[in-house]
Amino acid sequence: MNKQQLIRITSKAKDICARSGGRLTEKRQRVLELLLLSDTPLSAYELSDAYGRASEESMPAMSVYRILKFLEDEHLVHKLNSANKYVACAHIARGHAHEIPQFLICGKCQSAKEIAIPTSIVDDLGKLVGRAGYTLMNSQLELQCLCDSCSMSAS
Amino acid sequence: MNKQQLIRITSKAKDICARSGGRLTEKRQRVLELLLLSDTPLSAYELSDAYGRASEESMPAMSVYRILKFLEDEHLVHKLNSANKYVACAHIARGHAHEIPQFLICGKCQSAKEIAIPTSIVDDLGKLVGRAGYTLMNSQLELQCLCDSCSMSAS
DNA sequence: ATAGTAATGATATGTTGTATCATGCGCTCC
DNA sequence: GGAGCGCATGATACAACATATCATTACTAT
Repeated sequence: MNKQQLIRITSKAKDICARSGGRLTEKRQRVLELLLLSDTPLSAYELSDAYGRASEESMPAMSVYRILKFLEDEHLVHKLNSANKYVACAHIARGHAHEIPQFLICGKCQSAKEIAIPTSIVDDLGKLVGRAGYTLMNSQLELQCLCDSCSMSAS
Repeated sequence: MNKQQLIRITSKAKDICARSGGRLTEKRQRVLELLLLSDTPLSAYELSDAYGRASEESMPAMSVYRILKFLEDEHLVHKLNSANKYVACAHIARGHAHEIPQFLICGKCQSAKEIAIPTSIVDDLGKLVGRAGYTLMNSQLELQCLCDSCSMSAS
């Protein structure tokens, strides 16, 4: 992620917030940037630390949680429940379809990749769930994987 | 779950442990029973409380975690990462195939149902993951749903 | 300028989970 | 049957993740 991209994305993010009546304040923007720039998902406390390191000014964990909640509500950030960590949404720049996000998480380097799952698979899942007496509401899948670069490097 | 079933399942569980060199001690068995008898997944601390209520004798949370780890290693219990709670495996009584468990979790009553996902869907997912540059290691899906009885009762 | 609302700070506390060292309990081997 | 061994549990401390609540600051609109 270069500076150019970062500017483009945060500008887009500002639009998204404005459209819903929210405001991407400077602190919120910085938290989002920290996530955009990170190679791996970060916990709220890691974000608090990173914020302090990046800006000579600290942000209490409480504020980080509040900001994360705001960013999640705006669909700019997702929470990985299996790791209690947060990632920037991968689709802010382009239209930003509000699909349910799906993640591939590398068990070795902890990188997380947000992917789209074809409607067909989701439909199949939905039918299966229906036969079991449930209705699918919302399924963020978090698949434990190994990424190719980790799988090539020494085991 | 009636008493008869409970006895049958715990007896089977004992076999499973024995086969792997472990021992289903009385405390371990009681924790497993608490999960088998519960309508909903329970947290470690809820189990600690329930244990105290059920037996005049308390079990520290630390021990609950240790016991849960043992039971998970024996595939007698699964952890729901999205809720940080634990459920008894639904397949102890019958052959107990060590498949990766999948769960439907009702967002209203919190009930969790363990289901089998057809190989075809898993294969499709695996291919998708492969195309994204990852290898699927292990995927316990936790699908957020609404169960039929909740969906029928007042919204 | 002022009142109202949104955002953040500060502090406390709740919940989930791990580390570590001590104690107890059952087993085997002689 | 007692000595030694390993597994199971107890006890205590603390780390990591998260929320509740009330005070303060900053923005916004009239």
